[in-house]
Amino acid sequence: MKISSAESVIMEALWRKQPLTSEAIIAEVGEPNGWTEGTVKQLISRLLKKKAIAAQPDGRRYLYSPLLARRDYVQAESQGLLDRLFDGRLAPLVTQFSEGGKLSDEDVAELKALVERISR
Amino acid sequence: MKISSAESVIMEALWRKQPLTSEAIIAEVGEPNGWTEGTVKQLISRLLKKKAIAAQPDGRRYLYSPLLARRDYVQAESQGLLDRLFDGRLAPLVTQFSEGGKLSDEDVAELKALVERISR
DNA sequence: CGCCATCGTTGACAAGCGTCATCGATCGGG
DNA sequence: CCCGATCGATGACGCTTGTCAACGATGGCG
Repeated sequence: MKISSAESVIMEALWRKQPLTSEAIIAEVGEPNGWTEGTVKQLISRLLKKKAIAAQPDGRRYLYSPLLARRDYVQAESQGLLDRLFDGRLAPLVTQFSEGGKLSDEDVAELKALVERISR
Repeated sequence: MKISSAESVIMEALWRKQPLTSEAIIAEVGEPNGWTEGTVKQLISRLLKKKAIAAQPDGRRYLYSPLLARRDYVQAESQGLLDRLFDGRLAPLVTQFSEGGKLSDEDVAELKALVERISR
């Protein structure tokens, strides 16, 4: 099931720290996004329905934890973009950023070190 | 204005070859996506409303051309993903693919050459 | 000159999303 | 033991998206 953009904000909160009560999630993401309590609760409900998170009873409330691993989510999203826009190849993506002048010297250094490490 | 996923299929066709008549677009994307004529026409209309493409009269029909450059679209999409998932940094994205075993030897070689070229 | 084929425009509808409020159950304090 | 606070569930609503069909204008062929 697909995670929507607003829902992914909740996921990110849970990936940062888990488990969390709804109250804690609201505290975490409500303010920064200008969301009311109702909005966040609805997002939590939808994530439950999508089985992207789990709720374990804790007294009268629930503690929520991600079921979907961030690694898997990120992998799928990245692969999707790569496939859609770059024919599944990574190098053209890097070229894109390079040509757009979007690479800092630090980025380049990091990449260089990374490629060195990988290629051996 | 945001281009939806179905709409982007039309854009890709126009980026490949431009300008195109609606008939040509339908021929190009209809079949492979299982879309009827009506569906493609609706997508074209929405892209026009979003000013992502332009229509120039040609007799009784129109010739459609992209107004949005693929370069810009791809740049925005990529940057968005990078910002959302990788804190705006490119190296972690590459790491992600590397760790996922998603890099072929060829990918690595390409990357290496690319980074060499950039870093000088 | 009239009919048919063909355009583009528009209407339609279900599903998903973003956003928020209300409701029914229930726990704890007085 | 009852009332209020709080929790999760649910209803609601407007907008976008995916999908398709119907309509109205118009150009060309017979």
